[in-house]
Amino acid sequence: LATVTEGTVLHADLDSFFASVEQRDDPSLRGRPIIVGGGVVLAASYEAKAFGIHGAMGGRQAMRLCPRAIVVPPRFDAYVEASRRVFDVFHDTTPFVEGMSIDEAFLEVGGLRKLRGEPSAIAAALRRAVRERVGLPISVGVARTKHLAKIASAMAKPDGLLVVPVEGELRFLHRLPVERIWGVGPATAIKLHDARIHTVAQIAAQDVRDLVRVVGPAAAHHLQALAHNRDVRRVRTGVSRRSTGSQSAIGRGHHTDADLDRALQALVDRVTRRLRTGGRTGSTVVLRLRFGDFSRSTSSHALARPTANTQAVLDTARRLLAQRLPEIHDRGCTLIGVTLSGLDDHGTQLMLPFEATSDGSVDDALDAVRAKFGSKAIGPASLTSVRSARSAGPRPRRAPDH
DNA sequence: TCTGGGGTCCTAGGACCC
DNA sequence: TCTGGGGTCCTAGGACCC
Repeated sequence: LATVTEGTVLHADLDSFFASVEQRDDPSLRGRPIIVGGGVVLAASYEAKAFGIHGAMGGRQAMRLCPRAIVVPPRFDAYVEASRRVFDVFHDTTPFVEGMSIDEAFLEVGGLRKLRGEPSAIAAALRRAVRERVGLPISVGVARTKHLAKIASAMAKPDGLLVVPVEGELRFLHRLPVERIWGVGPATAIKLHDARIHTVAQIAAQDVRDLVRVVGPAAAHHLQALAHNRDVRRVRTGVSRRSTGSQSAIGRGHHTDADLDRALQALVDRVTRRLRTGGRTGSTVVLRLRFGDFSRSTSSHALARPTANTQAVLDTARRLLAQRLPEIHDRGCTLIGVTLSGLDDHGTQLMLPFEATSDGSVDDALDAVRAKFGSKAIGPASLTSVRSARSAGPRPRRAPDH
């Protein structure tokens, strides 16, 4: 029996994704410092990063650091298309792919040894395939846990591969500064530093009660588990979204009530359209505001019933906005956003049949679902919930519409 | 040219229920 | 009538991630 020295979790992360797509599509940009974005840096090429430029930095500051940087407006359609092709490569590698964002995913490759070799070999092949088929550099971390794989891919950048061998995990982990931990951002790092905690080893050595006083109970237990290399999170497929929203910056000038209402309408329209496309509904409307001093605030209202209906969401969003109007005019609002949370993913199952047979029986409705999705689309549990939803209270409305 | 747009999870108080 | 414990939902805010 061979000794297992490699974990089976891959974390694959495209390098400077937006900037790499631009350099791929325009050879004159290759080898040069480029910034994708404008007012704010969405992505910087490695040549630009060498000057200290990074994502989310203000455009003005970036140009001070590197006056000869080339600014490229973003082309989101190209990034979505490139991402789709990269995820095709992921899915050709293993069925167990958990997408984390447009440019990043975890892949579970355990059980593929006989078929495709050791995880490190699979990772190397994956990097070659992304380069050959999509033309983009991607870094991959290989480890036994998600946390270590995530850290490894970050340390492998740019365009690299890093394997954390199973027998070297603690040696690798304990040397790292606390900032490397997935979930430690600026605020937590400051709290830890104030408590004279700088390395992962120091978190591991800390009495958990002391750590609770520094960062709070949930973060303390989470950080200490990770510092002791306990990470039971598995690669999961088919995780559904819990909220969906849209926002837009509206500039610093004066905004009339009519301006604000137009912006609100556009946001609600975009969000509810996305919900309907996904066959989902939301149960809470959240209004987001940002003010001139960059402070943020939200107000929310739980709806009587989940919906994806534009008018229902707009009515609620308007009421929330009306309550904030004085503050908006006093403080100067620079961003407005609408989010639907409490997303319900039985939406498709429950609502399609009611649309199909709005006056029919429950059994007619179930037959309509089975005809569309196959005989196993509705099992005994959902049958019960459909029946009780139908018998209790007012009849559910038609499928969400405009 | 001050600072985009899309998400996740946790905390905490109050209302309400058993 | 008083007291206690346990739970969920709603709302607002904060931290973090890409």
